[in-house]
Amino acid sequence: MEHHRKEEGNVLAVNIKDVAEKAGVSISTVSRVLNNGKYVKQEVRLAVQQAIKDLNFVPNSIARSLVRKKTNLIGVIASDISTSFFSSTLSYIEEAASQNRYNILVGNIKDNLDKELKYLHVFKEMQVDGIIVMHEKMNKHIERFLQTLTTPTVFCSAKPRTTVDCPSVNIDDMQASYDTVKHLIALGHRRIAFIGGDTKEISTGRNRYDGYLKALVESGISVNPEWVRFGNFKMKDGYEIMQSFLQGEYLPTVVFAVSDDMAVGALNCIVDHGLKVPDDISVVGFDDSSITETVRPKLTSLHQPIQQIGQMSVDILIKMIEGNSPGVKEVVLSHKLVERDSLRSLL
Amino acid sequence: MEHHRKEEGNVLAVNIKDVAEKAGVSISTVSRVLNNGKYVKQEVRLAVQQAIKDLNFVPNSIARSLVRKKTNLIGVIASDISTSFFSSTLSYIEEAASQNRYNILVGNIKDNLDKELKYLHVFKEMQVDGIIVMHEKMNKHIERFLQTLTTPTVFCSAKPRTTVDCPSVNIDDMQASYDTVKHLIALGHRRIAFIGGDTKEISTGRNRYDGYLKALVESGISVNPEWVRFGNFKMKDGYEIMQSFLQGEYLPTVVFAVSDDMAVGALNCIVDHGLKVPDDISVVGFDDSSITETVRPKLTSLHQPIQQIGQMSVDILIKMIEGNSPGVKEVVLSHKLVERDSLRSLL
DNA sequence: GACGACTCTGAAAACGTTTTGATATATTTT
DNA sequence: AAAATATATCAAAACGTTTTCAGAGTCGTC
Repeated sequence: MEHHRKEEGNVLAVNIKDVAEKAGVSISTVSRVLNNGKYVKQEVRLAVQQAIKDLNFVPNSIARSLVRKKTNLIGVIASDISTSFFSSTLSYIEEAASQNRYNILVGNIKDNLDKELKYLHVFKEMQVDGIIVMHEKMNKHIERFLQTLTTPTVFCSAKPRTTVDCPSVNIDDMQASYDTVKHLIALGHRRIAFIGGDTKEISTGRNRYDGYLKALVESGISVNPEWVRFGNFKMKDGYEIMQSFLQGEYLPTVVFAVSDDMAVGALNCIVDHGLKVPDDISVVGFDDSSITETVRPKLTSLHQPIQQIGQMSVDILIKMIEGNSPGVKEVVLSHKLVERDSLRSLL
Repeated sequence: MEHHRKEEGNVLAVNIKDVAEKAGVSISTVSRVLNNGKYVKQEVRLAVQQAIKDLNFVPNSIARSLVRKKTNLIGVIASDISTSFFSSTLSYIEEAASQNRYNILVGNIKDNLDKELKYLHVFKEMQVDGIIVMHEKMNKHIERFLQTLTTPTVFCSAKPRTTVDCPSVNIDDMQASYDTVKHLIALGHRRIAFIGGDTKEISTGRNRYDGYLKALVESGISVNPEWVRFGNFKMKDGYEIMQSFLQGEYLPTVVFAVSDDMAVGALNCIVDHGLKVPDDISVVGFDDSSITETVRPKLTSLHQPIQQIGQMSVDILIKMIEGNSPGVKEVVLSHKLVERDSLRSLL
């Protein structure tokens, strides 16, 4: 009855002390070989490595984090990871993080601000080294939280309120929207319907709408309020809004939606009503996500460089974490229109 | 020059000791109010809570995890989260976990076994309370790792090798495949092409293929090897395989693909070649993921209850973690065919 | 053969919690 | 009013690492 080793349940955890004993050295020495430190005799190093192998020892990174004050964890707030845009972005974020030996904690908030706040709290308690926010809506609580938070935070494909001081990675949404509408006009379109996003709480929604307005006004085309509706970036929204357009007195010649999902909703709605895309009505989307190629006709869409956006967000965040550098305030990446089959020229 | 508080960089971390001092009590007492323990005078409790608020104190869950030996972390291995099936499943897993106060660490391995092994190691080092694996390919290393791992693990929409003893949550893939092919036969189809998945390393691929074979054999239909191809569950695979079918001497009347993505690839290929679905060729998918509704004609597909699968995986895992119960070995959920517009009857 | 400069090692102090005794006071039961 | 119990508190140990410090050995140089 000698051995009362620390076994809890069935799990007998082997720790650095066990390795030290087995190898006949102190735990400091084991720690040194674990971290590839200098000043360990080759012979001793080998012995320790053997002991580690024999005992199947895996260091406890919780303990390590505690003393090092570094968890190598990045918390990510996403609005809805089941969506193609966010799941792609998330996958690029994960890739970049993993290459830098960081791991990812996901908070999928489904537009629920309470859940967002809850996750921000959890991230803080878990001592994550950094946070990436892919969501823009905010309330007082979240704003205050972010203001007092010292954990490095970057906004990815979203912009913080001016009262919150975090770098962000984006495209120039207003310019992108402006450019595509200008292009539509250049193709001879005048009846240009717009399916936007939330303009009050989401800068992305606001800016894309502004770009649309600016392009029309600049070209002397009057804005028909019947042809402007706002949804929540989902396919269903696009479908329903398109339905209302189809019931109007005049039909637009093209519909510009500020997300691919909404554009596809609109496209399907048109097709389901027996009309042809792009012969009867053209459709243009935004994001250039993978859905553009799964639909027929393939969707013309404004390309966001989401791989770059994801990777850049991580790079900046890590620089803030490791470099203590003030870093950039704002990164604006370039966009372009990718032409496929859902847009035709009227000329 | 009195105050040499522990500030590192700019961050001055406030800990339980600071709260204790401010409230004029010991840290044990603070800990008790933190955990809602008994034996704290109401008056003291309020004072402590006030101190917590004043100092904006957030407990360090790393330290807590260390002593409690509980991280409330679940590690998830996913093959590819940018895919609609996995991103949906992941989102249901996240939801269930979050409701039970667990947080999720994602490892997106993109079919890279080295990355999978790396993540399994990381999960172990991070002392996650449990692991969910949504991937089936394995090599010796992973197999050995899982065999010696004491962390509760469940396979979600995947089955472990018999040499690895973990519960799994699935549908009956063979029966599901059998049922749908039988249904096709009942609709008068005889020329039934099959786009399968990996049959050697993936039980899901094997079983769905077996179901196809069994249904044909049982109905006295001979298997035409020209009409059987295997892909990797991606849209592109479905497209390319369909292309080879279209170049054959005879055309099948229906194509059954074992993932929605491959089915959509096939469907698009058919449409791109100027044929009509389902008039010329019918298409049936597998998973009933959201893509079934984004495509025209809408895709008929074998429904997997992925919400249930995700939730059940988490439930079982948590039961293993908290209950120490042996728990179930295997959960088989029910499937059904969801009829949409891509399949027609020949009768 | 003394001095410094490396190399190697281990004891002990941290990191921020929870938990376990121990002790003291209040309340109830006998 | 003594005994038993319940309430309230704190000091100290524990969790598994890294890191600091001090000491011991080895080497080359003057």
